[in-house]
Amino acid sequence: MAATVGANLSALRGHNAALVLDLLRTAGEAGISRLELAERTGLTPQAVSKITARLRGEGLAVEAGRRASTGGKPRTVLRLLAGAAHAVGLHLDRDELHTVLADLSGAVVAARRAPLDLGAGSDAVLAAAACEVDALLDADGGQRVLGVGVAVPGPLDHTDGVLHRVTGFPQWDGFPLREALTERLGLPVVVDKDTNAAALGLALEGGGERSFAYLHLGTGLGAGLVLDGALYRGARTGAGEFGHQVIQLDGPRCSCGNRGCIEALCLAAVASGGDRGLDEAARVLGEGAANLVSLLDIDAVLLGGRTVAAHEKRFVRGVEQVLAARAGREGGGPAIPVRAAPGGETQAVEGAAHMILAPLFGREAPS
Amino acid sequence: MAATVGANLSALRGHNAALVLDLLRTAGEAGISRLELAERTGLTPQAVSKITARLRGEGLAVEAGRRASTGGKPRTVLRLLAGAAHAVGLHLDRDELHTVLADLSGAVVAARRAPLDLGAGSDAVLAAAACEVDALLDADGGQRVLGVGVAVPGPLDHTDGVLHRVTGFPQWDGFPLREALTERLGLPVVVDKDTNAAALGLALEGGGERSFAYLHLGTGLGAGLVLDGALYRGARTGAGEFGHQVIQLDGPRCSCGNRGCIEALCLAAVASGGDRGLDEAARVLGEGAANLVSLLDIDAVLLGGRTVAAHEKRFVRGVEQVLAARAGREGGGPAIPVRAAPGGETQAVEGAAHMILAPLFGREAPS
DNA sequence: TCCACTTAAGCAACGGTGTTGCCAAAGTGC
DNA sequence: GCACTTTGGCAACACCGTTGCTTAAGTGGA
Repeated sequence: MAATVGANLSALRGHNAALVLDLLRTAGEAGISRLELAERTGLTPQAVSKITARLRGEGLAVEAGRRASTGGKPRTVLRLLAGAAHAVGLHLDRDELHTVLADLSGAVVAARRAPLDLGAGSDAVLAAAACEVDALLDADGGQRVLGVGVAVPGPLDHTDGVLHRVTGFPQWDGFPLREALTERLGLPVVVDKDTNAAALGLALEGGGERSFAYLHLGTGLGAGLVLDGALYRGARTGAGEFGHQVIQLDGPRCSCGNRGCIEALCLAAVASGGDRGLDEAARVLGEGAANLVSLLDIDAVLLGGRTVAAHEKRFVRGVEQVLAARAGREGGGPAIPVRAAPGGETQAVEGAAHMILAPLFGREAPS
Repeated sequence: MAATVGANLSALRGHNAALVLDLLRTAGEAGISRLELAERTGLTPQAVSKITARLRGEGLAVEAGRRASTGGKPRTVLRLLAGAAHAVGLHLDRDELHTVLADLSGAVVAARRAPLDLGAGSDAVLAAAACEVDALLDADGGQRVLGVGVAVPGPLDHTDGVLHRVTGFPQWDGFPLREALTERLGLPVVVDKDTNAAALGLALEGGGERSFAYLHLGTGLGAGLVLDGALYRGARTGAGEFGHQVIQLDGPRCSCGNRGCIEALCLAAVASGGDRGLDEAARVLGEGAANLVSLLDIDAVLLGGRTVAAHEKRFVRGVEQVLAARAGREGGGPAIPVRAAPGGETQAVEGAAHMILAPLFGREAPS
């Protein structure tokens, strides 16, 4: 429930149902018993029984076996019926278009991939996207589809789904992507930055950290922030502009006009070639990550993107070293973990599907 | 209601009551009618009537006059009964000890101030603090006091109220300040960093921005972050470590061991003297603020602390210039406002009192 | 094999929430 | 003075989680 909004009984029910559904999702194949749900939620066992009965009635949950007895009646295991509904994830990248169909658990049921020219104009891109989505849904017929989550590179407004200046593609400025796709597909559409989508996906699947930063180093450098378990978008969906953090006052000029941007320094180091260049890029990235860690006091740093993927261990180790050194100096306990984000290139598409699924589990306000 | 916790009817009632109470508080002397409350909360007018009746029964709200009629029965204005309860704010600074008694609206009813040597040992400091609090409460006898909020300089753990390495006063490391003060004062105690307390106070009193950063430049440089209307503390109460953000790779060494910390650069520029030094300090601060703004997409930057207070306009203008230049280059619309935080030196004490009041208004999880 | 015991989960009654339908109160304006 | 508008309370209601109790389904010792 949003902070400034009154809650009535149906909001109460929805909140608790979403909470239980999220625990079912997290439990996955292993399932979870009613009493565990009660302990985790703080609700009474009887309330959990009623809630799960409703969910079973709606076809969202099923009983699936029992646990071993601990001296009495064994606990009945409940599981999410992952196939009850699906969501489409769509990633419009600069040169490629990925689509996935994910079930309620977030598992990918079907995936497609096609070349794309993001500069080819909105009609062509929309047509290609609609074509791919239709093909995806036709192949797996008759599913209940909740909506389409769309991940795009540039800055945009998540609330109304209007693109701002997508780097290198000025023709998209001000384009109402959400509206156009909603009309074309006949399904609810949610739009967000690719780094935000990826971060959301990692938050829902991931290692369980409540707060982390996902740093994406590819053709550019961006970030997605998950704070206190929720994707942090900022006042105008602009949060996560990590690449143009100035990390060297009066440093070399970046394409954005600033001097000493971390993106410019990092990419220049990579371009300089060799292991020396990569190590320097990792060090620069590490200093930026360390700034972020100390400012936001997060639990983990996840690295992704093509450039990182090509030299995974090197980047992880390089960033780790900087974090360890600074944690030691600043005295704030042990350094937090650095990992390569799992999933590689598919992280953004899967996260896009999660943008549709997340509200069901109370992980995000629907919009 | 916390995100991972089930909600029952009493939680529902508490949530709605807090919401209404917060709107009453925000309305201040002007008051607010039942129908306005209904519109703002999304609750039905009848629900608001019941809730306000409860609040009036508890002595927290009163009817106070009527609005002009718009053709029918005029609206009855409700007001928060600010004197129904009070909270104590306590600021332990390096060389001074401030205390205030604030009413429910956050208004300061009484204030005291005494010299302090934070290095004099825990017994002496605790005794001084207890003495001041007692004097404060005696002077204004028989109030209902909800608790004591304490603001201290160093890093600490807000949840258990244990201090970590307070800069320059190693004898406080690991001291359980919350526990000790609770026992000594016989009142609920909450402890937090002074910058966090100040930021919380600004969030509750302030200009209405949902997200902002409070940057405090005094003997050191720190920050308090308010994101989406709530104080952001991070995973281990460490958020807001702004001073040791590295902003110049391989720059001059800072006392913390890092190189190119914004605090070191900023203070060195101030120390170099003259207007040139101040302008350079403001520019460095501005670059750090701009990093923060683009990373977190906040609505405003507020400046405070002794050094800023001494040259207020100069710092505001300097930071403003950097933000405007970078906003122009990065193309993210107009630059966000920069202001000197109102209240000056008393911001932290007042904020400390707000740490006790905030939970009543649903602005923060009680701890 | 039986029976005492333990643990899980459902049934029924309950208290309390916000909601709905209706009506009284308190103004305005012709 | 009367029709109309708007506000706010009263009473009945639907529905939420809670409580007290019962039934289901196991374990383990005699």
